[in-house]
Amino acid sequence: MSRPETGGRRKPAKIADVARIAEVSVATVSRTLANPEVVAEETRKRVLAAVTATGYTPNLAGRALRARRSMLALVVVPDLANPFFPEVLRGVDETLSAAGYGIIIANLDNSAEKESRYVDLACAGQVDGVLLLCGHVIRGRVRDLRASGLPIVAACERIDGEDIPQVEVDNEDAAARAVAHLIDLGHRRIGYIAGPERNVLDRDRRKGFGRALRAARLDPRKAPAFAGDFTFRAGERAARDWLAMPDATRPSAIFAANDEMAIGFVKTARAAGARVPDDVSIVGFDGIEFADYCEPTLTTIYQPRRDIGATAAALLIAAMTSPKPPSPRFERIATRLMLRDSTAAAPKR
Amino acid sequence: MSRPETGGRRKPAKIADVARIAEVSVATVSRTLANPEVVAEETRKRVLAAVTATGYTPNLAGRALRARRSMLALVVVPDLANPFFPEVLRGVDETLSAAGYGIIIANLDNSAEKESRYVDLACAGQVDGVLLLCGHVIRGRVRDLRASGLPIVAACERIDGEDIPQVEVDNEDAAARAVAHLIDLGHRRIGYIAGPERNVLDRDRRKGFGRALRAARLDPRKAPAFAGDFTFRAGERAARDWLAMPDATRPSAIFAANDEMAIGFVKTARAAGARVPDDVSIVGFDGIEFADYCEPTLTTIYQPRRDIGATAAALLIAAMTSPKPPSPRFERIATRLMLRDSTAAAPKR
DNA sequence: GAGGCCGTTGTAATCGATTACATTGGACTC
DNA sequence: GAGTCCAATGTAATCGATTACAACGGCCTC
Repeated sequence: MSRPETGGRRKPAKIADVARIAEVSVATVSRTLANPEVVAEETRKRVLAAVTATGYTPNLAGRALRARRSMLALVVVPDLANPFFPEVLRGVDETLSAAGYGIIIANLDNSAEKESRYVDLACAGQVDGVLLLCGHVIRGRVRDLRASGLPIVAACERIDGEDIPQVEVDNEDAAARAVAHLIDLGHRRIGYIAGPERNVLDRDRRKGFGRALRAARLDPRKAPAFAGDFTFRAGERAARDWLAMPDATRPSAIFAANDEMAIGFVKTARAAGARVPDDVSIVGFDGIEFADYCEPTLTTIYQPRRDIGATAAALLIAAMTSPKPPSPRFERIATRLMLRDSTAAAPKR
Repeated sequence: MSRPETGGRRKPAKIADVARIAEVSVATVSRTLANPEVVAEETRKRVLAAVTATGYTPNLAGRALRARRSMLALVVVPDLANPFFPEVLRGVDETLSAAGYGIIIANLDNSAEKESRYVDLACAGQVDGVLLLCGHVIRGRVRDLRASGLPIVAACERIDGEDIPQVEVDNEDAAARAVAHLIDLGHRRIGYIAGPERNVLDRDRRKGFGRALRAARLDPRKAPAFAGDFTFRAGERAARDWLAMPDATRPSAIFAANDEMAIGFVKTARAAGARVPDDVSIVGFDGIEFADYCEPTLTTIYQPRRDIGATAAALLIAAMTSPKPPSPRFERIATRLMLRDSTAAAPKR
């Protein structure tokens, strides 16, 4: 083991260096690495020895330029700090990296400027495909991602009106099951803590909420809705509004469009003396890990986030690999209602 | 706006296309984009018009090859699903992307094979720098990251014996403050829930734990330690062990090496009838968001994770930008003890 | 022994951008 | 009017790999 010279950056060996040392042409070196079977045994040994001697690694920029593929995928996340995504990313990572792809993470953070930059990046041919977890096709100021012809797959948040492969759970149906559970427990006055306005997840879950109510001959229009945005804080605000309601109209059960809001609600409601689930039952959505560690543990719809990521990645690989048709294919992932301690029979009135 | 032809991938325009349309040479196009001031007003207008007309974006592989820099950084995370990291990544992302860098995320997930692949990726000149959040210099089977001469910065987990810039909090000191807080409350029998063995964070926090005990003339060797690994489950196991201890030796306070274990401990202890903080006080470490939403809210050491990420990214940018010296520079980020409801005066015996 | 085949290797074009150097032509100076 | 300078632009080398095509030589066959 020879120590690298100290100070200054060491120039990495290139294919020509290897070729010189092995006393062959660059073509032979390249072949030895890509198609070992076509070079003679003896030559192969010489080349491999030279490779180890020089510590040669093919320069990916050169390869990407020539081969017209970078083996990188762009994964667009609306907000990395949201505990929902890391587990999805894990599934994505597992699948993509098993297939030899690297991942560039695009964290939008609600910045149109970043969004535009990532569109440029994608259109610059630096990535072989784009995985959207953000509910819309990212838009650039000048460039258009769709027009680039890059393979695109969407997951987590459905994108309406685009014919791209998508992976999602049946949010409407899952929400309906959650609410039906509350109805089965005898609750008749059920409130909804909403996601951000115009968010597709909110729309679907709200629809499921309404559907379940109607199925029980309850009027969704009379059901109280609390504005929200998927954050703990929103749940806390909803709880304050809930506490301020007169007893006659205050819901005995709440369906929150995600777990964090449900947990925020519980915290503030309990702090004000309300008992959960005795005074109010609550169901969340997502099944984040913490939902099993809050007090009381949270009944929720579990989404297999890792599977979602893995499935989406598989679709993307298919799209990047197959030569032609990005035939839009939809994958549905099943959810599960996890019964825990935040729901109980409606109090007798 | 002309619609892209449907079906088949559209070939992106290249610099030669722009040059042809603008009736100039490729050099002029390149200059117009990189140094607009050196081309004549009139020419510049023609070129820019041609750029918009063709929707031209420079191919990054070509640029990276020629310019010998990819404007990408590799960020190595031990485990994306750990809620500690996303917020760090956010800080990293903000700073790096403001400087025009993209981020490739390397999620190690405890796989030596992945680790080796990422070393290869880095050594292949595909990235301009490496940010390690994983406590060790990643090792390849063949390639050596240190020998590549790439700028490297470490954060979150100190890496001993390597002269690279690092960003960290004073874990020992913070732990000592946490434990001193328990001692101030009158606790004399204090337990420690540990991190993974040989983990540098565990070592430092354990040292701080011992230091605070000794400062109060207590013997650290007599303090019960519970094995752990930073997960909820580990906290639950510790609680079961704690519950099984005889009253005479059972600690009245616990310092957990991170918040998740503290929360897991509380869950299981309470489920068995123990009251927190009346029967047992507990302090965590990290200050993850959940720590303020569990029951009771958790007293903990808050680490400004976003700052850590941003600072590390800034050091990396400095290293990638400056031509020569990767002079090892250490940055210390201050922590804060957040007093909440999981700690109270020791019960009278 | 000439021709053909095939396994092995080399030569050189190519991917798309950047940039050192060369060239052009107009303005200005003496 | 010749010479100088400079702004503007073009020509072509270059980054490092892949790969089509060509070349070479040995062996087999008829």
